[in-house]
Amino acid sequence: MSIAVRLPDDSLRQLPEGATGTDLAAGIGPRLLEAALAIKQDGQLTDLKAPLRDGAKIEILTAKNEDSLELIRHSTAHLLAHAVKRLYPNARVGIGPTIEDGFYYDFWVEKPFTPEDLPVIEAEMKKIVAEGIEVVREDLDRDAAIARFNEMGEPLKVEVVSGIPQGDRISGYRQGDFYDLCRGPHIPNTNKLKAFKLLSIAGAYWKGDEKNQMLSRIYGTAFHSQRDLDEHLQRLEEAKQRDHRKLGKELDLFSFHPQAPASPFFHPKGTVVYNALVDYIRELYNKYDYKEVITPQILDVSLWKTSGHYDNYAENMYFTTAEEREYAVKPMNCPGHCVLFGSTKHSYRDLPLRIADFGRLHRYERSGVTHGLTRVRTFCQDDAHLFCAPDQIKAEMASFLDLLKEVYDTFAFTEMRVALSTRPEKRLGSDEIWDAAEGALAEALTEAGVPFKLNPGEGAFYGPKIEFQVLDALKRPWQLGTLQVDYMLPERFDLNYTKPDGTEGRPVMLHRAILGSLERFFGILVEHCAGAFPAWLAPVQVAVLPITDRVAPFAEEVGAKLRAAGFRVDLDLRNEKVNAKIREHQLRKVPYMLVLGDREAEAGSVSVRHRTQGDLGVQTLEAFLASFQAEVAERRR
RNA sequence: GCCAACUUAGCUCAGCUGGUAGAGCAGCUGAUUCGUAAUCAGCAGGUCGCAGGUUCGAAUCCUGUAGUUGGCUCCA
Repeated sequence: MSIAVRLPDDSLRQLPEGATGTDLAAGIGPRLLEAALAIKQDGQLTDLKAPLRDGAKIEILTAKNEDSLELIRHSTAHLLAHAVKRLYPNARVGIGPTIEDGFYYDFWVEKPFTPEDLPVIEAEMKKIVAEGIEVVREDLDRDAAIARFNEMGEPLKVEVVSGIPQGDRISGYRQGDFYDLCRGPHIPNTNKLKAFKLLSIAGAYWKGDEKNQMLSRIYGTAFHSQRDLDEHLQRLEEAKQRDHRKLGKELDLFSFHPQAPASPFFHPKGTVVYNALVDYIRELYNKYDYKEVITPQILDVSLWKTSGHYDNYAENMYFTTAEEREYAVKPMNCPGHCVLFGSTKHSYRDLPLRIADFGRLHRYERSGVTHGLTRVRTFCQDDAHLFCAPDQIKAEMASFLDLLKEVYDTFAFTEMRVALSTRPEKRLGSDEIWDAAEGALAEALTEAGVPFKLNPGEGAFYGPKIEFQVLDALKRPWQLGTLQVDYMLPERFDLNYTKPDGTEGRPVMLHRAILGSLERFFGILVEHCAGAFPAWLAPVQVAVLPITDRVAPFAEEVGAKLRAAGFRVDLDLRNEKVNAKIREHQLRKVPYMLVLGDREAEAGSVSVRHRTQGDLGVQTLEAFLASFQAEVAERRR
């Protein structure tokens, strides 16, 4: 008996029955056999050593295939566990999945691992690779697996297997003296693992539940080649160089102090950027017909009880008391806006009413979760609430999309990912209302030609939401914008508007933000542009650098003219060589430097140097002013 | 909040197994007036996060505490 399988080039190959991927690869050629990592049978990933099915379409995976990278990482996770078990026989293994960019493995150990342990473990892993141990699949039925893991003293594995229905078979893999529960597939031999690195250690709750015990997790990554690994490590290094916390300090943008944990102090330079962001959004609010308001910081608890925050959000709120009356510092603007909306009578002609607010918010965050500017305890959002009639949702969504695209384009966030989260199990409102809301959002996205992903059941209980993600210069995703449909707050605050027929209607509220938190956006932007802000945002836009004291008066004149034209100027009159001045302003990423010597003073011209383009030559001050003015006015990237 | 690590001059960092603090840059002073990424010299600057403890003696060891960092849980 023999079987036939079809290769990707559509050719048929006859093999004896029971033949495996290894046999197939060997039959084709020794180099393929050497490179083969796994096979795909009719699109399904399996071990190289799995028996081939008659008539199946077979693809042999090598390092060239995308899918095989995950395979490598998964097998490296096993390799890690194998090494740990050799070095620390008392360690109990948890789970070891692949993640984006690598893998991790959790261990239950008496004493958590330390960074010094990593090189030792890594060396042991390399030893196991050098030993070239075969990786073989050994399936067991559930009860046998429980017995085996009990015998091995692996309670966590027993727990995992116990979750599998009785009678099912579980798959496992053995490499030498190490056996692990695993769905597979895996590479055929440990010697296929050539490039890996252990990166860090962290505590992690068993099954991600903080009520469970804390395990010691080791993170690592693996690639097909040392070159790919090096490249990845270099990307990590690049990310470190761009870290907004590092750049924030170096560029004198902001700082943090123990007196106000997780709450940024923006320095003059950072404040310039921050305000420029707000000014920009404000300008668009005019264009898109929003009304900006300023609302109180501290409001009576009764308001938060009405809004539902008191019951659902209290652990993130700050409270305060005065004259025996209890207040809360606002964590969100929406209840205040509801107060505003409800304070006067509204006609359908008033809708949509777009209320914007840059109010400062305070949210208590648990101490371990804060991070630089991206997760803070006080921030403000480019927040607005659109009060509209139910049939206006779609149009509002469409207009918001335009606004959003305009903004992201300005900041050179060229890639956007959109997700629509729909009704969850537990929700407010009738199915008809949800149908209409979800439909309106989806339609608006479709009509705008915006592709989106559906997250069924992920919506808020008060309405569906859309989340907008951008990719930064290092291709890292960040969620910035959001639009949430809310039926609950108008209900809770009993908001009404008079419809054309004279009856009262309930408005819908759309919560929306473009940049999200300004603090967070600031941090992301710093990393996105590596601290080199576009000219319109740069804290110092032009540095004026006289070469000698003789031209100081001329430099002051140039500086004054630039300032009069509305620019942020650093007039550098220090007794330093031009080279030193240039170097310093270059390191501070100042977009333009004007080098002024006797020649310029004589001719009334300026010698322009751009931070990336270098020496642009001499021009008249007027010419420079005009072109620079245009660059700033257009908010060129 | 949980696990782990870190905290030395304004910044970046040295300081081996405990013997009482050091560099570069920044700052200040002086000299130099020098055309596209660092001019030279001098001076000054720290109760080694904070509070206890061990010790003849602590930046170094122990305990507690604060902040930060990497994760977990949570989240803009």
